[in-house]
Amino acid sequence: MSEQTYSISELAQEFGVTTRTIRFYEEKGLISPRREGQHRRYTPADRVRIKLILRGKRIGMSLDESAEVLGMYNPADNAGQLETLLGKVDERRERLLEQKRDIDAMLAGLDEVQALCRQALAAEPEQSTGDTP
Amino acid sequence: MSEQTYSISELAQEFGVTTRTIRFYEEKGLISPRREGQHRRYTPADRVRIKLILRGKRIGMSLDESAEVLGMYNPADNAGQLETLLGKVDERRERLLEQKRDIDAMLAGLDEVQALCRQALAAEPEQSTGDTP
DNA sequence: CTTACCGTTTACGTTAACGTAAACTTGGGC
DNA sequence: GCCCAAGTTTACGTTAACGTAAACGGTAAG
Repeated sequence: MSEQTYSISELAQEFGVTTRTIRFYEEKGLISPRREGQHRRYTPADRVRIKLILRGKRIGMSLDESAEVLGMYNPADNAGQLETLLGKVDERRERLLEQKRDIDAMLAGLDEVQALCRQALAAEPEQSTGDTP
Repeated sequence: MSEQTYSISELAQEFGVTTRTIRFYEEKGLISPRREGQHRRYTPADRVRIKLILRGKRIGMSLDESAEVLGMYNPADNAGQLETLLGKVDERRERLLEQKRDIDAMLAGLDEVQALCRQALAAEPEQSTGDTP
């Protein structure tokens, strides 16, 4: 009984996207749900692929890039070229680590801003709330 | 003698973008170099802003978002609403942390792919390189 | 003076990632 | 039988972030 499936609107709701978005990903070849009559039916594996795509989006990946990452999980896609695949994995990892460094740099910047901000608030508590008559 | 400045093509080269890109950022109000005659001249501060914009790009920020972040560093922009600013800083920090979690999840996935990959390579060393005559 | 090069403005073109609208089908409820 | 909700296809529209091309200005070199 491992046959849990989802409708398009169920997944759309769960992930906070429109059905159009999900169909668009299919057009681009990122997912291939089976058809039950005319309707699409999504397996848990399809669901995971969507999750990965959206995760990619949040960190600025294009759909083409997400497609490449999805391909890494697909044994059929890379029959033979395991070396090539390992190379791609390493490249992607490098980019992800670079992004982490960028994020850390940004966070450090925000810390500074915050500190200056608090400092300013402490030095100038001149609210015009009429608290001191 | 703190008057180091840059031409547009110098910065373009340094950052690996086109001059068009830099002018575009100016159109959008993200930078405001002064003019020397008709030519643009960029201060170190301008340079930093560009650096921040490109850093934002690498982690998927839109130019509008980058503009907001740049605004956080600008004391003129937020005269008075320090509270509001602190709120924005917190929001942005949250998003950055979420992105870090996304990246870590992706990295974990890549680790798995890599492990399966090495495993497959070890189990099936059938290269047709004719190494074993 | 002409050529070369760097920079400028203006404007139209392009791509990705959907949004939006129209027209059609289908299974279930009353 | 009729209608509604959910789904489908097809197609045109939209926005962001530049690319690309044309036409022009200044100046340094030959």
